Amino acid sequence: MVKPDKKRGDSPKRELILAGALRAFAKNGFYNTRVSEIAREAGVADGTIYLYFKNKDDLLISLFEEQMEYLIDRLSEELAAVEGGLVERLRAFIHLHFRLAVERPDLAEFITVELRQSAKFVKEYENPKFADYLKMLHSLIEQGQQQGVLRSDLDSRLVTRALFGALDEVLLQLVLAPEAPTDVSDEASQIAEMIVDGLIVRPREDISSTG
Amino acid sequence: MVKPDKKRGDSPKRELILAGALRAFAKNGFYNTRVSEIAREAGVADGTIYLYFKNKDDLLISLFEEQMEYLIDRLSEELAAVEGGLVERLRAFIHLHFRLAVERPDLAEFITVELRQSAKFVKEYENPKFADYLKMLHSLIEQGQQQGVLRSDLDSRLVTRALFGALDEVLLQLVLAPEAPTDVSDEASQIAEMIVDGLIVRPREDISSTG
DNA sequence: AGCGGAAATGAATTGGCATTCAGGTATTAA
DNA sequence: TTAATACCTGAATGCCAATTCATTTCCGCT
Repeated sequence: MVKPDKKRGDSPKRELILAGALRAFAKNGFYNTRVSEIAREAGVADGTIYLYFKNKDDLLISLFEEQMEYLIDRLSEELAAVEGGLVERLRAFIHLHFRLAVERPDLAEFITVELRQSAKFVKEYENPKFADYLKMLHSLIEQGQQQGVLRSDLDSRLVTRALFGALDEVLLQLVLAPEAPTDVSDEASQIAEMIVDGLIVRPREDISSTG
Repeated sequence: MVKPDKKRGDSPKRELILAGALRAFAKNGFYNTRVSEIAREAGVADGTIYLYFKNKDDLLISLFEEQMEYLIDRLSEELAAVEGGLVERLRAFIHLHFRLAVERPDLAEFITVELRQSAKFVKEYENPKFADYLKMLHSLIEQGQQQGVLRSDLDSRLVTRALFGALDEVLLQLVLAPEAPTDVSDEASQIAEMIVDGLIVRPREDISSTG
């Protein structure tokens, strides 16, 4: 019999717990979620959680890593399929980022909210998966600069951070305001426009490459 | 004798407590700060805090509002002194935003970190002061569009959010990474460049207004 | 149908921490 | 000097969950 390694691998119970935690954390955030609430969501007993995770923190970190990994995989997969130059790939990245909010609202909510919360306090834990995510974006920018299609006079790390911040803040709004039935794809296009071409009105209309 | 209204006004003790809370929250965040730790920072007894604030939540909210108010005042004051068109004012806003990180690191840390934490969970409380802050930025964008110096084909609210997100994320980095002795003014200039002119390299060199 | 080990349970334990309050201390008025 | 008032104190209280663990259930095997 193949016993799925209780700690690392994917036993069905473990997955249930992670799924329950995702829902609970998305709804109320880490600090306002009771372990017993996660247990309820997952359909297991409180004690069961401690068979799979060291404690509540460990559960948060495991969940975060698992979800970031999923995200990174999705993103690099879809990005690999994009035809066109670096600017096109950058646009695609932005669109993919927002598509997430539509496809998996829980995940989007968990990531935007929890990343903010833990930004500082789980800082001992280096958050390598999030770093990987940023690296993807950073390498797009850097390649664009090397190929001469993106300006090289701006620091690529700074640009990466700023861009990530812009995407994340807009995503947060999407996620927290279920009221307005926004056209997500349109919003993504606008953000891409803004980032690529800037806000200023140019005097002559010889602006290149707008799509 | 003028007795300073214990609850609303500014008694010296109240100010001590707020200052202590600012330091404590900046260092460890709301959920990881003990009321007794705030009392220690402020040099008062635990119980004293409850003479001035209803509870820990109330303290957080009061502090947040007071600090946002300070920020808004500073910002609109300095912005009023800026000569030049809307683009210049937008640049100035960005520079002011970052100057904060240098002048009052505690405040910057508190705001970036706490705004994120409370993004969702203090949502019952509508956070009017933060809304005011966004309105300042929004009105800059809108005016620029009306005057025809900023593109009108992008939604001004979306642009505002994205811009705020970019600024905030970069500020967070400044605040959380005291290691690198970054030239803050230079970073501000670069972000302004990016936002105003965009990332793309233009074929002809007839790019206008770069400050 | 019964044994053994693994997995799961959830009530009981425990510790941490916000809040309270009975008793101080400073301040002013007479 | 005393009394009244306003302020402050910090140990004691009580609550609220995270975590534990004695017990039960499950399951594959013989």
